[in-house]
Amino acid sequence: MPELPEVETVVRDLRPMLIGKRLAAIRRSKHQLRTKWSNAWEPRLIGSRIDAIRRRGKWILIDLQPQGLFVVHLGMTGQLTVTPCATPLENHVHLVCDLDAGAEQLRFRDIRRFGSATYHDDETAWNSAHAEDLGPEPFDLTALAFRQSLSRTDRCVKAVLLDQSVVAGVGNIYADESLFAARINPHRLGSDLSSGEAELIRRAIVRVLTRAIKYRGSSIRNYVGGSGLKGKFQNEFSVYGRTGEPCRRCQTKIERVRLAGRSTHYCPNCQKV
DNA sequence: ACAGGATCCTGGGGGC
DNA sequence: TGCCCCCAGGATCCTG
Repeated sequence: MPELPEVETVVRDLRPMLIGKRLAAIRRSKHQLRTKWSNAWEPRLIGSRIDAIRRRGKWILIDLQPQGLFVVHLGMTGQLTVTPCATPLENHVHLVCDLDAGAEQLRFRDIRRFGSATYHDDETAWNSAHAEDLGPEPFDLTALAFRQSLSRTDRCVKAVLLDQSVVAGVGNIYADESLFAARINPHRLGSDLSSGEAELIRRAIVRVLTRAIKYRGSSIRNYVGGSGLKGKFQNEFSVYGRTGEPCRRCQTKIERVRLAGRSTHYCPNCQKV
């Protein structure tokens, strides 16, 4: 579910509620998340103080004092919120951290359990736990690097945008929305795009993501921000989820195809092959 | 080496 | 109402 704008919204929401708080106690559901929980983490986590909370791609990084990194990925249906302890526990809550000096707790709810929560001694340890390196943030991606990533692959451009090692944080919604904004057909092969077209796409990604963050992300099913509030960008979609509806630019019906294993939405007139 | 498909889960919606 | 099938914002492992 959550792509860069949603994760960024969660992080911004949580920051004022979490910074300086101490993790007092941790409780877990009987289910494992995508990554197996280690009991050895608990003495590290309990008693530590939250120093900072930041986003890297779709990952949420919580820096701890005196040391350590608590890393959360929301997967498809993850919700990371600060909630009053008095609020009854929702179903599918897999992790609860009591926060001292307050009547609130950090809750991780994840219906499909594709998300993960892990502890690492430092950022280096977290980095090395990943097989593939995360690519640059979209806002730091240079025209040259992006052009090269496209030119040396035979995958379609939609697949390239979903590749987290090319650019971190873009998912299915914002890949489709960015390609529409750039007026590039998602079937086009990376190696077939000109540098001018690559630059149109890169700028469209930055523009679309920036706008989506302003709207607090997109809530289609399960996504909520760090305080439980939904996003509003789903009302602004040009193509995602608009199959059969008229293109906002030319009235042509939006089409849906399957690309790179994901449903892909585009306007066949605005985004010609 | 690389591209594509299957897989991990639960729940909602449509068709019958 | 119920059942069955398909679909869903992601990452990773396996195969050809």
